[in-house]
Amino acid sequence: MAKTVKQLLQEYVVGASGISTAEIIIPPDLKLGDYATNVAFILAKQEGKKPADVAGELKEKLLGTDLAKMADVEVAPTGFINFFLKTEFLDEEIKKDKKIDLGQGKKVIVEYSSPNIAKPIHIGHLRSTIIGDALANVYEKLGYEVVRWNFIGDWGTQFGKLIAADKKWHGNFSDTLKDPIQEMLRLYVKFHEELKNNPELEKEGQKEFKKLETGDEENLIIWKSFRSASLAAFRIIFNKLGIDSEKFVIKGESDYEPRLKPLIEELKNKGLAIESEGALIVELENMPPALLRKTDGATLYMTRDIASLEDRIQNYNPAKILYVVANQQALHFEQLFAVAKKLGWDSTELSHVKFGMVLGEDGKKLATREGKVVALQEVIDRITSLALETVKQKSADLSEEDENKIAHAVAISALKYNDLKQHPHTDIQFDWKAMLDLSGNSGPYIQYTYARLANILSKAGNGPWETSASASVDLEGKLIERKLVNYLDVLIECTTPNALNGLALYLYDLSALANRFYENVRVLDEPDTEKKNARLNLIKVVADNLKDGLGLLGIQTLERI
RNA sequence: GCUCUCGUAGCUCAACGGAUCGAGCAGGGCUCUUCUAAGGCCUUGAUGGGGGUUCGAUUCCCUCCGAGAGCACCA
Repeated sequence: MAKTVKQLLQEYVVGASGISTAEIIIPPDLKLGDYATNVAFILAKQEGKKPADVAGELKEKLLGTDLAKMADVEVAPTGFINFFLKTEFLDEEIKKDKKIDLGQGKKVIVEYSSPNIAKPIHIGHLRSTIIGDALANVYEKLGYEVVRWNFIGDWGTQFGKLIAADKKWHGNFSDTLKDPIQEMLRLYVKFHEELKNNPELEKEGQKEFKKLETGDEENLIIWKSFRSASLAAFRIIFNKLGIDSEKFVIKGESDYEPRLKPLIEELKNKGLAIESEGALIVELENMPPALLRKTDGATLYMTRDIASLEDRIQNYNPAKILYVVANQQALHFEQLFAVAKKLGWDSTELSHVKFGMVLGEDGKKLATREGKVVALQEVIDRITSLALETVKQKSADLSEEDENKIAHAVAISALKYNDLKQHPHTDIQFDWKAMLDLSGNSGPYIQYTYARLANILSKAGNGPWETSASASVDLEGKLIERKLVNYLDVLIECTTPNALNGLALYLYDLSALANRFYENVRVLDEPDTEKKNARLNLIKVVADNLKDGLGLLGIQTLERI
């Protein structure tokens, strides 16, 4: 495989400096160069000289190599050595197929979304779904074989509560099935309200779950109906979010029920599981123990997650498993990973991709407001109708069908980008006004840029357009070229902290450059065919790049907006 | 009380230990006979306090102040 510019530069710098840890970095300002190295600082320290002097000597050495063919080298007074890639080299680099094989077909399981049937699906699941899906896309792009794992919470005491509530207040579970998500939500809320006055309800819930666990026929039927109705409802939501639910490997916690007893036996035999205060636990260093079985004999989420991990490792043998789950569960995963280590399951790298809560405009938790839960469906509907108003206002001459199509794409784009542009580990403020502000650093801004570029391209007949090798683009174009070269690095960097804000920012920067480009440089009216074609080709690359990047974030591009 | 995540502009967010701490929104001022003004240009404005390590600290270490999350029978 062809080496990237960065890798080549690194080899030259390592060769000239003798420092194997030499790094190539991207300067903060394009004016400083396309790439830079700070290796002079390391050398200066070793030799007791000034960084700028060492950098000067290093530059001479570097110019004695083939590096001079691909870049101009300059030393900054600060001691950085900057590389300005030559235009033809930039051209070559941006035309390279960006699909690289970093993953080499290694398997990665990305667990995300993971709604819970017995608990309301709320806005927190949205973050997991958006982040997880985009992360899975990026890994796939980088050559990994990705398994999209949706671990449905369909078992546990919560379900007993739901059944108890249904029996108590609906009497006939088919009422619930008419609008499963809404009705289950209502039951959940009502159950917890009533619980305050009537603590006996807790026991009823436990009793119903126990019955379910031991195979009570009535409860089993209710459970099965709720489960399949919920899954169908989830599919509709995924569809609205532009997520292909066919790609999911859907597993429920219930699937592991038969596996729990033998697993517990195994843990006991290995001396890992011990009795404590009537419960069965695994003791861990520097953290509270992991609970496998309650005093009443029922298993827990931890037990089922261990069983699921065993399944994933045995049947998929993945190089990595990413759990895209909220911050609140950090301890759970630390415990899970510690248990896995004790079991000797160390062939797979486990990581918890944490994300913060969704807060309301007041900076307070949005998930529950006055005991009521913000349903995901409502969020999607509200943002779509707000987007429709904007579309009608901004683009008057559209058919109703196009208006709806664009409004939907813009709404989902605003929603997803608003989340992904931010580093996942912090809480996210859910500000309707800011999200629907379609200007500035937003998904719709990037979609707008794409649509403008696509419009120019379609008027020019969609190319390709012939240019000679000497045809150079303008200064504005040069800035864009330098940006484009970084795409691959940006994608790779998304996988080290498992965060996508770098990609989002890249797409925004590229869009801003593109907007300035067609603001300052006319394309279609350019009389010089050479120049015109060079500009068209550049625009084509940018448009393709935006489409590709937005696609990874799960955002649709539109030819007209 | 212990553990974890944080504290950057009026607000929401960026910044592998690197260059003059970047954006968007809000505020002020320009810009549509010209490929979509959901655009472009100019402008005001910030690292919670105190130590330390380093050639260099928003980033690493210590401490104080402040916010959030978690801490065995929920998931």
